Amino acid sequence: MDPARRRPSVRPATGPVVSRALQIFEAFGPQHTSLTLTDLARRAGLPLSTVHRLAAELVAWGALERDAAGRYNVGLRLWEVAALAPRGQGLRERALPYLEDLSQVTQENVQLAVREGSELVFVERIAGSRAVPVHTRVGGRFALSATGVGLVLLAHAPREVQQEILSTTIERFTPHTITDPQVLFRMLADVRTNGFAVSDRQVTVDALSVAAPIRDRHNAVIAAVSLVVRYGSFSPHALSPLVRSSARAISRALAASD
Amino acid sequence: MDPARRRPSVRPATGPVVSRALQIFEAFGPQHTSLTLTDLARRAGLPLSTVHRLAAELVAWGALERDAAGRYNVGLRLWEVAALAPRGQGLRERALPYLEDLSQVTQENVQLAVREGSELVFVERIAGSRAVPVHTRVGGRFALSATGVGLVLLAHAPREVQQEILSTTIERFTPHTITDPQVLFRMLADVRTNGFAVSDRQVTVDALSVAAPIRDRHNAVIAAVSLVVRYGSFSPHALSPLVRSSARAISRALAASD
DNA sequence: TCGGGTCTTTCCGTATTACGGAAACGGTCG
DNA sequence: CGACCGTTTCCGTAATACGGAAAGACCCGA
Repeated sequence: MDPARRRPSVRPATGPVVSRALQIFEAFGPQHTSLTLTDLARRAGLPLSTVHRLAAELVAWGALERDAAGRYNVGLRLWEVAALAPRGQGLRERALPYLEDLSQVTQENVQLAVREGSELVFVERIAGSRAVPVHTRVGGRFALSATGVGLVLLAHAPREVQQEILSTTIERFTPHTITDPQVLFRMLADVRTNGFAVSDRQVTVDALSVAAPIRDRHNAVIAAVSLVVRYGSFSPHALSPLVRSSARAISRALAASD
Repeated sequence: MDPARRRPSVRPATGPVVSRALQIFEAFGPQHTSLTLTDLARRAGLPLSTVHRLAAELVAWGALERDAAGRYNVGLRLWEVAALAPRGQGLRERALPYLEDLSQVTQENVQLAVREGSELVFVERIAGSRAVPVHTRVGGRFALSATGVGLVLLAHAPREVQQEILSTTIERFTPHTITDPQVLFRMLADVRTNGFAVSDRQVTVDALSVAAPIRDRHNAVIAAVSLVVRYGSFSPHALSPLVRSSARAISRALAASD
């Protein structure tokens, strides 16, 4: 009746509902595990009432949880289904015994990673008792171009991914980081022929890592293991047989377990 | 034009889109980590074309992945965000060192679990080298009424949850499983006063477990740890101080790490 | 106690996005 | 080659999602 009260058509919209719901997941991050509704909306780039509505559905199912203060957290139910991810928990569980052996024998840092697009995701990390501190987090991402595991994964990645990375400016972490695409390209070829990769102080000036590929039953590279040691404590040549044989053991275990 | 060709209104629909997408997640399970589109639809109880459409969106984001054969799997991206779940990976990571100590010292099975509704979810499990085989899976569910961790979680659960479980038929696993609500109710009171729970051959005839509560900074019970040993190898009284002190250490660690 | 600020929840008229049967497509096996 | 089983595409209809605005909660500091 009152034309001024008439709501004016309301309808920018943006895309499929599911994608908006997934944007909500993206709002969470290592530094942001607990968010207010307002933060959630801001970080997801969605209107407040939209997030309010969608988040309520996610909470009802258990994909999100609200704590005593009403803040939103990633829910246990989501964690449960994620535990079924073959490249996540699945891989982690099957590889773990071998990673532990590696850790026991060397007392150094052990890492397990897979490629996701043009980055890597750490699937497991065992911190050696008296090892160089490494700042990796399980579930965390990192560039493919610098670490041992990254070089292995990149060396066996599809052409497009290599191209993409070689044609963009390569991030530098230390003076030793290789940033020349030419040099990196040749290094990838070496990784393929040698069956292992060495990252010599490319991430931090005091660490060196040696990594080897893990393959599935069709011989495709699906993951990589590495040992990360203090620079100078071990030579790459001393470590590579160890890492390679562990990688092969894991590959075999994966092929065996259906 | 041709009335016979006119599509007949098509529109049962069922509910919010997001909930349908979440039903797709529910289709996955320990025995079903890799599913065809048809299986996915059948197990989710949704029409094929609906699942096809929604799954495509989930794949695009990375919540699901398709393998070489086109089968659907839980995606790494989902696992990444799930790694931010405070009651999942968050708890697991902080508790792990203490669980490992427990494992090292006893060489027995160690379990960490939280309550989700009227069941428990295992957040971590360390298999002792020469310990009784236990069939628990990280991310797996179990009844609250039988295990050590379950009794602890149930003893400190809200009234409604206790009522619900005590009023339903309690599942029996062995001749020693307590199924009498009266007895169980008294046992829960003991658990609260003693600060630990004992499950004496209630799940399998050869195993006994002793569990203690993990508390948050407000003293609320949020998880439980347990040692699972072969029946007869240890007395509960020998184990309870160990388990309780570990539980307290974990509680303290949680309170400290903001 | 009050006023201002911030965050959360509810409301509701509109139309965009989702729906899903059916038919075409594709691969595999005997 | 034909039958079978799973996947993908199509598209007319309408149910579900949209989101600005206003009302509620809550928390401080004065």
